[in-house]
Amino acid sequence: MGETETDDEDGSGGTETESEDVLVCPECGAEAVESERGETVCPDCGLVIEEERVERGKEWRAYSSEEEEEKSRVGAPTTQTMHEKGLTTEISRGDVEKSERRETMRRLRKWHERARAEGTERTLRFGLGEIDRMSSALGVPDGARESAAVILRRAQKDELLPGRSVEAVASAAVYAACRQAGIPRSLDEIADVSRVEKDEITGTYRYLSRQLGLEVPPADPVEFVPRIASELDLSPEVESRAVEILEETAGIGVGKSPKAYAGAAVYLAARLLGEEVTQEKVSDVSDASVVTIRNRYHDQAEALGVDPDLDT
DNA sequence: CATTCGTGAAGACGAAT
DNA sequence: ATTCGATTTCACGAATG
Repeated sequence: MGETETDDEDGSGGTETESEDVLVCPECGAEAVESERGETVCPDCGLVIEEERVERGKEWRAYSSEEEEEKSRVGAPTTQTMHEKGLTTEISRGDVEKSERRETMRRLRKWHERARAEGTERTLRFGLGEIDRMSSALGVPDGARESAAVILRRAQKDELLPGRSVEAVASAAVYAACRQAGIPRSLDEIADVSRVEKDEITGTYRYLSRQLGLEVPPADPVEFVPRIASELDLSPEVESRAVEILEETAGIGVGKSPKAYAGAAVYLAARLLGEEVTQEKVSDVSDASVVTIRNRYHDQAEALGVDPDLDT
């Protein structure tokens, strides 16, 4: 509901109707110009007349039918993909009359603005652009893209950028966002579209994930089961049996490759239920080698106390 | 004959100094 | 930034059905 059209039309001593385009500075009367970022500033005194309008762009969409993972989904209400949400600092006019001082004043203001704009905003803008570019190249959904933008913003706010290339941070942010969203897009593909080496991305990613304390839960093997099972044309019984296996052997899976673990469970479940599937096919669809599938599947069989060859 | 199994060397990853 | 421990992967040959 709320059409937030609360216009500031309250003409306090308002002269007459002001045109949409031309605004005059209430202090010095000069006509204001528009800066690069869409603000309207007085060219003489540097007063910001109209700040950048707040755009609440895309709404924040609920992610998926996920469990109570909502707590890690802390997004900002306004879209984070845009730079400069409207918080600016400007040097206001003191009372200076002499044109000499005024000129110094202007220069100072310019320097200040430039320093701020170029120091942080420009890199941020560039990083956001990189995030967008890589995201579309990889087909990353919007939710994860926004998460990446949030991560980049936080990194910049915490002054984590100095000494590090923005591209690396942007790449790491995309990677982290993908992992948080449970998207299989992994390091190699990101390194492909990024301009930095994979080593730097991983290093930056580690650094970020520690400094920012961003939680990347180790992928739950159960997540992979439906995809694997359906891609192998296995029955739903196998699928649910695989999930059972994963739950019962939850202890020994830590530290191992989750995908391989899921694949092994599917394979074991299929074998227990008498459905024919080769290890190689399982390894194909679960992105794990045959031998790893084999190892995990043996682990699970042993942990369950069943012998791999007993058919029901 | 196909599938599965076991092993050792090589690379990759994460943690710690 | 490098070193270390664990894990995964690859490549081979053997065993099993």
